[in-house]
Amino acid sequence: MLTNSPHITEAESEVMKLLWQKEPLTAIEIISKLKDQMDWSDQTVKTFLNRLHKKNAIRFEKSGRNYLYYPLVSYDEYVKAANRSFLDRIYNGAVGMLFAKFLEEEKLSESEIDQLQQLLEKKKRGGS
Amino acid sequence: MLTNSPHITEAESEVMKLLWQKEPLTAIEIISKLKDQMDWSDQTVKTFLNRLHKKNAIRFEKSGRNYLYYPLVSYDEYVKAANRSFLDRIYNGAVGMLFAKFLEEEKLSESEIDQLQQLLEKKKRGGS
DNA sequence: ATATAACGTTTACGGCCGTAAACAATAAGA
DNA sequence: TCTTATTGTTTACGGCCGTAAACGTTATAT
Repeated sequence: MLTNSPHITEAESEVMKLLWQKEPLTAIEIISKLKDQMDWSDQTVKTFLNRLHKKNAIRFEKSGRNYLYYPLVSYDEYVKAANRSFLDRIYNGAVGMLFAKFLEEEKLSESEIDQLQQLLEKKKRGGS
Repeated sequence: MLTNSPHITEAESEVMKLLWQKEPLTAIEIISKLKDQMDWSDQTVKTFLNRLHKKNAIRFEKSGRNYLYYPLVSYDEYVKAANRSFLDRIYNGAVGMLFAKFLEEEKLSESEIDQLQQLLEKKKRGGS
């Protein structure tokens, strides 16, 4: 298992999010979608594609005049890496603390709470 | 209530952590403690003190030849800001998702789980 | 064959960050 | 009063990040 996902910056993650939704995408698709959402110039997006490629977060293959882009880093890897780094950075690795703080600060709906309780119950038994 | 805590970088947070433990501290204290833990030169620490001061995260007052440093941003504010920004950045604000992911990835001890369950129960009743 | 469109690559640039040297001010001690 | 230690301020510099222009390459359409 690859344990070292490359660092994906916030701007770059906007590109990745598209690829996680649908894969592969062509450059035009990526560029035009991002131009809507993010108001970035074509060149900006190209830079991100290039950087993501250099750090092995995506790959592309040519098919005719179209290039098809694929993610090499999965959404799960990305979130996992972000989680770990945040947990270490802010909570020194103490998950319990993190939960406590978020519970203290954020509003949770009744049903969200129920869901969490179920997760915890499951965790108590065989939970990995 | 101040809702805009300034952005404190990781290196700067090492200075803040000391001040959150004990307040006030003199520059020598800060510098020497950090020289142990972080292997930073005096000048580096001074830069951080300066930047933190400029962004109103700390203040200092002179007493004789000593300067006493005080935090202006509390640990709670810092964590809160970090939480929000992480939650928005990675989970688009969805706390439920965040919890689910962390539960999925991190090992929790039996007692940690119990604690969380109690917190959730409390939350279900009057918990704001 | 040639122009053009679609795409990748190189270069740039200001801002923030980690790291630190050099400079300035001032209070305490000699 | 003059030196020195203590502390603050200014400047610097390379790296990453967001933003983008300019340049190069190649496949299709004419």
